[in-house]
Amino acid sequence: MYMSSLMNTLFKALNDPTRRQILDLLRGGDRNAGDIADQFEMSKPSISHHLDLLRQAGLVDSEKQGQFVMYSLNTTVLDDLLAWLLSFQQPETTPKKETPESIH
Amino acid sequence: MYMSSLMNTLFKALNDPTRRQILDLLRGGDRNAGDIADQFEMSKPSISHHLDLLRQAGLVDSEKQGQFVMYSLNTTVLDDLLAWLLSFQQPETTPKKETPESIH
DNA sequence: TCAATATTTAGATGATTGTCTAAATACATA
DNA sequence: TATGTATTTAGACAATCATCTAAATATTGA
Repeated sequence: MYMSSLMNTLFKALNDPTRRQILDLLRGGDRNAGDIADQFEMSKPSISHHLDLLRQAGLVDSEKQGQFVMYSLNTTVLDDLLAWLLSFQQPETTPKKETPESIH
Repeated sequence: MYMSSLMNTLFKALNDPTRRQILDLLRGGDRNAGDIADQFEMSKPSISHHLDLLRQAGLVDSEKQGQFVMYSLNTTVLDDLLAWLLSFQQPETTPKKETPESIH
């Protein structure tokens, strides 16, 4: 059984400290690309690339405002990751659900 | 500001469909390395490498039982990921999210 | 001790990734 | 239109990654 392509893209996007820092930064409010890049000791094209990957994963939205591009956090896709994660918190040792008889 | 090394290792370990499938497989119960490898169309050394990365991330425990090595799921490290994830559900800029106490 | 089995380690290879500089594109305004 | 600013695209490069085969290590049982 395959994992969904969404989870692949999502984990890929999250598997980078700079990209996770960008997400953390955007929690404080929307920012344009230049402002985001200024927070990192990294070239603007590199940050632009990271923003593109985050956008592809659906973790951020981008909207052109004049000559600026505004980026905003979109946490809806994280719900899938959250659901996947929560399913591990209640481990099932058998592939079938617990029946009243199996609980002692 | 650095992201924790734990999160780095954790996201790295989860950023592979085979490794996530191994975790899903182990939810059904402990399995030795050979049994795990048999579930994939991939060489045993490759699976062994994946298991090593999962173990380094703390996502699985391994115990030698005779000539076999038994692997088991360890979801405690996922708590950190869960906390990180949940913090996005309640944006920190607006602490006005409803709490159980605030609902009347 | 010898042979079979289970697993890991070593080393190689092709693919992917993160980063850079230079160039291109888009927009605002004088 | 011309110039400056904001952002992305293109192309290159080194590092990392996933995978493989072959060899090494460890254990069991005859």
